[in-house]
Amino acid sequence: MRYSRAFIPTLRQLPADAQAVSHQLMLRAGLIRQLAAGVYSFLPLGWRVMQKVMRIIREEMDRIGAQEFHFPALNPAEIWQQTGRIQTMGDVLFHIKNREGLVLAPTHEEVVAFHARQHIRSYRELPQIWYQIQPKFRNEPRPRFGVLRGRQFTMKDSYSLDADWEGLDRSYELHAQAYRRIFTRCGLRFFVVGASSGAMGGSASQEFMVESPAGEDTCARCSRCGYAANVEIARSAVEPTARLPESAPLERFATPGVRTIDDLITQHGIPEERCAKALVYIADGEPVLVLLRGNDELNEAKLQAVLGAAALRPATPEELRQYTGASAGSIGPIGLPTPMRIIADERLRDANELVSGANADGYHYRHIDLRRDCRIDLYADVRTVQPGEPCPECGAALEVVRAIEVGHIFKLGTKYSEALGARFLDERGHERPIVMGSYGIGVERIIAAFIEQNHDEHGICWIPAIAPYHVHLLALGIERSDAVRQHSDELYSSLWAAGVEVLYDDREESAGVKFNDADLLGLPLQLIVSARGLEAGTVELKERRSGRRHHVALAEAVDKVAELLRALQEEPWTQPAH
RNA sequence: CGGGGCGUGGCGCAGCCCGGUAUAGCGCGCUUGGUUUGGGACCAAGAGGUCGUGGGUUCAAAUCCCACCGCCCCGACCA
Repeated sequence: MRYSRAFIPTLRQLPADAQAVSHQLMLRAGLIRQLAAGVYSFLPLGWRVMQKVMRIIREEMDRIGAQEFHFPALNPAEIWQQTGRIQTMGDVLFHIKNREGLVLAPTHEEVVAFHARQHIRSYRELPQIWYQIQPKFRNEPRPRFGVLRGRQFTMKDSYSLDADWEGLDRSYELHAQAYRRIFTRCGLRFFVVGASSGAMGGSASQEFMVESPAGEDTCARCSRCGYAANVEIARSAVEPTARLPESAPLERFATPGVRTIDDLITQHGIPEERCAKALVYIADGEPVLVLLRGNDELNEAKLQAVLGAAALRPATPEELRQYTGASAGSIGPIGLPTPMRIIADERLRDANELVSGANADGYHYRHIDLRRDCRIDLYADVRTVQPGEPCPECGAALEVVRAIEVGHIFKLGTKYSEALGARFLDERGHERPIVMGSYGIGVERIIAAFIEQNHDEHGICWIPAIAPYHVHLLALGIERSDAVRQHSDELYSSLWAAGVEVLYDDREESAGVKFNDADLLGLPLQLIVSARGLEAGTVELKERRSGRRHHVALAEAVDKVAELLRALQEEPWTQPAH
């Protein structure tokens, strides 16, 4: 491509609305432009990157025997009603207004189960892996960080259909391997975490994470043994609350003005580990009391999973008063006027000598014995892991990092096949639901995550595998040197002939402008042709990432480019961290 | 959804609080001419704006008021 004819609108200034580095650079390098909140157009350069990433995905999916489909984004609402997700997805699902009964698909489990029901009859037709790369629509309440969280985005989604759980395990493992290869080939340093299945349902799931400050997920990770988990499910080996040998009689006492656990600690000298913090949540319309130790932080995702609730939210101040008779700060498990389920964090199991609210403003109870004084319906791990807590596997200190979720694999089970009637006959002639898995990759997120990890103050640093072009050919002073023009033109042709993708800066621009644009776009190699070099019979090769420069004879330039590209693709940092 | 901020040539901003400068400025970019030429050149002359939209107040609105639209940020854990 000749730069003089290319549509590559680079920006010198930082776009005001871009927060994340990847977002800024994608705008500045002319990869994308915003059309609306969370909706982006890919410009030619950005689309070339998308296509390269999608090609890698296709190759690796095909390698595990997956078959590519193309499912419609427009879906009949009926199949979404059959699985109940028209409710559980709520506002995230786009509904078509002027044609009742159509929605825009945010994912395709329903469609896959629909077609499986149409045609899969026998165990002999299983297993199957179906995939597609296609736009997804999600009415995100808050799109963010450019292409990292959009309302329309491109997803590689695949679905495995198996006759039994052992088959699902195999399909799942095939995907895990394919995903490792995909992200590795895309140059990402990633790690894999155990994750919550959330609204998808199912038994197990893992996320592929790229550490980045722009990430919206938080993960706990052990650097010693490799334990890693999304905080939504992460555990730690914090010490439990010790049960003291004696429980003194329950006693109500006045605590005027106490609003927080810290108030209890500072004003009444209660040790933090003897405080039981009570929260009220509304789970599918029913109030639930949650007890946590001291200043432990509730993890709503864990609580939701434990309750099996479709909807979970904190109670409003009005509901607090209605259900407990008190306001925040004076709530506790003793003497609740409204009967409700009480979930206590595992850390409080069978604890005694606790202090908690008395469900009357300005009063607390002390000497609470959870065995003696109240009925705990369930002990469960519902707290949020904090940095520095001991790893549940090996006891080393956990780190907690922000990360971008680039892929997620789920063992779904039979939720969708049962809802849509996707059944088959097994070897004995019994009808059984197909066992499904579902597996997603956010294509744009791969690109944004890559840029987050591979940039410097001048711009992006691509690797050959996903760079929009391999080589940036800079003809310096092309407008006043016939030699520069002629040799640059020849290099341009011979590089393409050698299978090298070249962006040829043939513009009549100053050297500085060309250098800066080249660094911003970040193609892995820059080939610099100048009158000065040609006098000595050489051209210059610059590796974008390292800044290494090579002066090579004009006649050897094409071979040297090919050699350097091979080396750049194989540098060790393209291997995953774990 | 709650809170905050912003909307002024292509981009980044000033002007608004406290209405009135007869042609709404600045930097970058763009056009033309000249000079320059290996890290975002210089000089000169130009082009380009319904001041988000609608309504209102006023002799007079980019500026004040109301509504709407759009975009960005924080939040939607700590009782």
